[in-house]
Amino acid sequence: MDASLLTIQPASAEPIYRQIVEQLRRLIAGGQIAPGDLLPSVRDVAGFHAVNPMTVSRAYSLAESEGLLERLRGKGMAVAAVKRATQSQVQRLALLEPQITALARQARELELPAEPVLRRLGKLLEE
Amino acid sequence: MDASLLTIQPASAEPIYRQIVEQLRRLIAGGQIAPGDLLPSVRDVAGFHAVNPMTVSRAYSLAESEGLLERLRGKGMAVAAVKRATQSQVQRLALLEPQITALARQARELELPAEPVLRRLGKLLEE
Amino acid sequence: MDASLLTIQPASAEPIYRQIVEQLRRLIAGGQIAPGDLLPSVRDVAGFHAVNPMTVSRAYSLAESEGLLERLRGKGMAVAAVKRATQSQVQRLALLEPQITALARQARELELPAEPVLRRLGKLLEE
Amino acid sequence: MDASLLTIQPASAEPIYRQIVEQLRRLIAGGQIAPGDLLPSVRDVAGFHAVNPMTVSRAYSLAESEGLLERLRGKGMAVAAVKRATQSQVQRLALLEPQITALARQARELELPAEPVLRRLGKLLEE
DNA sequence: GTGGTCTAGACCACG
DNA sequence: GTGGTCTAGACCACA
Repeated sequence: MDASLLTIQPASAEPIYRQIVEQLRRLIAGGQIAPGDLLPSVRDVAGFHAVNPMTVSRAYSLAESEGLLERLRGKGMAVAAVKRATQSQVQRLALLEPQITALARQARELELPAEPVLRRLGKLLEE
Repeated sequence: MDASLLTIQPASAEPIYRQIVEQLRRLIAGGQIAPGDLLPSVRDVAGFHAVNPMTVSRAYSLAESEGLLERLRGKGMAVAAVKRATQSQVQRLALLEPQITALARQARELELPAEPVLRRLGKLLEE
Repeated sequence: MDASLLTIQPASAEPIYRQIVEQLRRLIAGGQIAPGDLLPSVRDVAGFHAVNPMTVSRAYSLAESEGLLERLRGKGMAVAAVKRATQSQVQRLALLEPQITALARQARELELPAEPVLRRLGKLLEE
Repeated sequence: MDASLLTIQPASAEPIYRQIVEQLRRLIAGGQIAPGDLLPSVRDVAGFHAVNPMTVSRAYSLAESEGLLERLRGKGMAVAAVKRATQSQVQRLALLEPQITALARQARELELPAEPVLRRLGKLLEE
């Protein structure tokens, strides 16, 4: 796996370390990185994205404590083998539930009909 | 207008005062509250949702400094009259663009096909 | 940059947090603090001027939302880089226009001739 | 004296009642309204400037408690006779001292030279 | 170390 | 009645 697989938006309100953890969670759930795959080193990620190494380290540690990653002494961090194989579609959809619910609520506050929202999202999903 | 129009989620990562501002922005853009409408008082909102009055006050002040609201001295806060009429559907959809984009990106990271995501969102939108 | 650059008058009718914001606006426009300069920390300013840290924090937040300052995560607040270079003399004079107009109106209400007012102001400006 | 002699800016940060009191102070000090002159009624001022009568009433009461005005039962408020004759130029200039000082400080924060500030003020004073 | 958020409560300003 | 300001202090998030 390569440092360029991660997307980091320093200007976002979401803290950087959480951007990393959440992306790892989804990349693993979606199977784009598989159990045993070695992650890029803290230094590589920090250098590539111009963020503080401590921030990356913190993200990795958090992911490790969640069981997403495991530390291979002397080699680095890898995707955890146990219990973290690709999940079913239903499970993966469930991970998006909070975001979908929030979007629906906001569309209602805007008095937007369903159709244009679905059309826009559909378009982005097909790219 | 009634304090129950606002929805507050104390457990959310988004700070309460910003939840309020963002909701106001959408309720105004969607036309659910119209220019001149008086908002519920700081104390009412704070009491109803069991948050500190200063938190609500902060949201109102911020919304005022953005031009969403205006202060009627001695009467309270009202939806600003200038240039804040209900917006077109296109404009309102644009306000959702960041959330839609984020959702699409996350679905892609989860390797989810478009169909189940759209179906789930469509279902919530029709409620 | 040092906490002593700011002047705070606790007895003034103008709220402290706004005194700070307005001073920052002028110090930036006048070039006394330049884009990228790190401001003194909230705690430093609060300690130095014996005000509550939240009051200073509020000023900084407001200045940030106006685009005067930007947050460097973990480092503090800095003068915003974008479009905030020192302004021309004409632009800076325009920032004083409301105060000058008010002074002229008050002098006229007092039926004061121009000369003594100008003399007094001139004297203070040359110190 | 006529209600139109007062200038009221509802949008200003300065509270309306104080705008009124301060103007009265200056109009009296400058001799534009003389001891014994009858002021317009609260209702007239409130109607003419579209402000709350209570606000005008409060301003009048405050001015009375300061000795600027006196209440003539059945006739209304009048400029107080005692000790409130037109003041000397030096005394009137002293009333402007705080505003002049503030203006000078702000010009310094803006790094403005004396000349353009004095020129602008002079121009407004001669109108 | 930095700033952010929230609370509880006091007191003021305004109408 | 309305909102505004400030304090004191707790706790969190981030780097």
